[in-house]
Amino acid sequence: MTHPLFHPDAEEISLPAILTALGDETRLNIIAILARNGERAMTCGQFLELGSKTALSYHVAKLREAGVINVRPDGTKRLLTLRRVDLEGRFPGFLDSIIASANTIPLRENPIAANAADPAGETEWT
Amino acid sequence: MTHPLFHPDAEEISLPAILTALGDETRLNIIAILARNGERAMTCGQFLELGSKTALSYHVAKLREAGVINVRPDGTKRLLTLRRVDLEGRFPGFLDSIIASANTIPLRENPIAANAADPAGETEWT
DNA sequence: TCCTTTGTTCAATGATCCTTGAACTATTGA
DNA sequence: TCAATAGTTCAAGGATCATTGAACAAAGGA
Repeated sequence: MTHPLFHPDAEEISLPAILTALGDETRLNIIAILARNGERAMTCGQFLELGSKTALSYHVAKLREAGVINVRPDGTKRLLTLRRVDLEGRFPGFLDSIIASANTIPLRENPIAANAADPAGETEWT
Repeated sequence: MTHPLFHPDAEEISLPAILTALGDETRLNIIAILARNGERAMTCGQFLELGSKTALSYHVAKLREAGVINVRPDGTKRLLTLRRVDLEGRFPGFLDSIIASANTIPLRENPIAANAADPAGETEWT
């Protein structure tokens, strides 16, 4: 690995950058689903209903570079997690209000939300 | 007046639209200053340090169309106010978290913030 | 080793964004 | 009526954005 994936330091996360990153339906769906999934990491492949492989790669990079998510290589996969602590420290209450609001989006605009909710947390992702 | 200024109904305000509207330094400054100004309305002209007349007109329209601010004609002026109640009803906690965070932006990125703060509320706007 | 899985990179395309200056409208006050 | 004030509209420009398909790379399993 010549260079690890870039992540801004917590104190460098900028509000306009975060707002821009989240001002897109696909990316908003990604973080809403990540949030519903609790602390469990998810892979890019679990979001394929939201777009093509290439498009997801693009949007995930946007979220990562803005400081919204952390991306950690794991074999051929990438494990995505929300940067909850960093975001709460920098912009208190912001992420929670976004997530609460995003969860009110109708399911037909949010196709895999039902799967992501998965209260038992025992879904076998393929 | 052939058509009054368009404002989305409160229940039509969309989260991605708001996030996109606020994902711009100029527009974020506008709402931060509006917020610091309390309930008092402000005119476009009071934001001229943030950009040209044309640019301000553009950004104010974006904020209005997204449902972030209300714009009311008053003579040759436009009176701008935050749609606090509508936003709080639709996305609880969101606006407050944005405003609190935006107020931490250094003043050199936020040139007229010192004026807008104006605790006595007695500034003579020219 | 070969194949599969998972995701990235690249170039191309069309769409949208932000800024600018010039011209314009509408309202107010002298 | 005339001029000043406040803001809008328009067309043009360059910049950035989101999507696509093809090619690529890296890791793991058979």
